[in-house]
Amino acid sequence: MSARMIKPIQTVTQRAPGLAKAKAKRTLKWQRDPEGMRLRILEAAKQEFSTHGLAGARVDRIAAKAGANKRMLYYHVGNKDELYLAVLEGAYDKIRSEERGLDLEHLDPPEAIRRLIEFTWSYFLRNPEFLSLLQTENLARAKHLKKSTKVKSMHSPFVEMIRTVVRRGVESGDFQVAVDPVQLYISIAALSFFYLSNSATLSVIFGRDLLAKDAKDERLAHMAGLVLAALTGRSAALFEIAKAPKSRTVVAQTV
Amino acid sequence: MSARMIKPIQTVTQRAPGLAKAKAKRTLKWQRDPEGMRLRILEAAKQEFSTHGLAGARVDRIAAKAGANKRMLYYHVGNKDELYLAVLEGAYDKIRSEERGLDLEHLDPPEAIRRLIEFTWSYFLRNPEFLSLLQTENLARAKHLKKSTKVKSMHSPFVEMIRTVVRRGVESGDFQVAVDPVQLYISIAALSFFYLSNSATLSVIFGRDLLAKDAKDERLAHMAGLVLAALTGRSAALFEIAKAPKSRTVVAQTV
DNA sequence: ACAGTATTTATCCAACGGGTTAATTTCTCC
DNA sequence: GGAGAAATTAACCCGTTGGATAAATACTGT
Repeated sequence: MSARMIKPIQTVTQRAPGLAKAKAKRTLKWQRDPEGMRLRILEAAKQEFSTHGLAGARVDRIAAKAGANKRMLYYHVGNKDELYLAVLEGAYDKIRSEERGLDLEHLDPPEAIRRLIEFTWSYFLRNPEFLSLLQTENLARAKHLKKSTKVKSMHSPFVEMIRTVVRRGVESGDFQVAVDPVQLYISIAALSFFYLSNSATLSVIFGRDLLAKDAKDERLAHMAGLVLAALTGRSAALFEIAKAPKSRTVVAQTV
Repeated sequence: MSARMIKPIQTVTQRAPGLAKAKAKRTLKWQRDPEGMRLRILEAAKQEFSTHGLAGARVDRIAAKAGANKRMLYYHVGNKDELYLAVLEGAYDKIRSEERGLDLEHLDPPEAIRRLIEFTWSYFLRNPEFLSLLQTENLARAKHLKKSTKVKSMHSPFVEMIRTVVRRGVESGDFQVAVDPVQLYISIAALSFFYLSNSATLSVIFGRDLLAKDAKDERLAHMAGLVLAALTGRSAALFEIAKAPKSRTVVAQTV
């Protein structure tokens, strides 16, 4: 998808009808494209791993989906586990990089938190494979992630970002408590993550489609209300907004 | 474990040394025990599925762990998927049954909510396989659960229980908002579930052991503070309680 | 234009894994 | 005490699967 499909020179069989096998010689059977190949493999692997889990993923299927020969996976990335780790690292890289662009520093603390919640929610919605990959990795007790050197480093800046927001909120009087940024982030992620990653079973259990448009809007409002109410101490006002039926537009409103 | 191990009459080879194969005839090779067998199979399957996921689980391993012949799984329960569903149903049955004993009706609304939070947290801590099973089922988009007739029914009473608590809380003035019970329950479950089910990756990422005793205490305090603060609107006071843990750096601090 | 290397394809295979078939053993009831 | 049913064991089947080996083809620099 991202990598332009160079290889498929399906024209191999496209031997002009009539001339038996004369000198149609200069029809390439395939083209080289290492980078593109690698990207296609990783993309295919991401899909496969996220839809089937680690053990359920099939190497052959990944190859097929990538339009590659199975051997290519081992040539360009490594065996199944290494492939999985590569995919996982890519996934973390992507979300953290987007988060970096949030620019929470320049926002009013409550607005910053709200923005973080909305971003997290929408990111998870837009990238369901990310959720699956994490679930799978946790099922494996993070055995792959532990081997990764890259991933460990890229999180402290993010935590500091949140810590600053909380500190500012407390100083300005917007927030009533100096909550631990890690706890706060985990909670924010949890509210979205669990709802989405477990939507299948929850929908069955509670007998309502949690992924319906209205349900999703409702959920976002609920989460924002919950967290902001806790931080600011103004439950009523904040939850009120959640109740607003259609006018989804109103996101925040100072009392 | 639960089923008394009847079968292992390993004495089969215990033929008294000396008498070739005379009439040591009356040494049983095995004993019948259908119910026990079934229980052992389900218990073994629960462990296997929760530690390896659906695709990663090995039927032979389950049989071995249950001290049974592989054939027994098919005889007493069914194929791999049916086995998985049986395990899942048992898991749901167990937690909902414990929840029924919570007796939230007779508690002060805030206390009831706190109790629900504490129960959920401790149940997840005590039954980590439950988390894995749910994760696995969600990875499979609840395809097994959808076939289950039993499970669907046993959840409405629980929702009603929460609904009542919320209503009482609003009427008494303890709670400032009449939050949707399903949303509330999902949030409460989410805060514990995500933290625990993703503790492996989160621990790596944030560089702290989230399962250490102190970390767990801190988490429980944080969750209770968050939810109750949001409902009652008294952030400061509630988060205060979180401060209790002696050593740990001050988690919450009134301004 | 060609030699050397990088990239890709074509096959193969041994172990595995879910499920089955058929024989054995235990138990129950008459 | 034995016949028929229930429970259990033993052995096998066969498609799948991760990975490997070897040959072919495309490029690159000289």
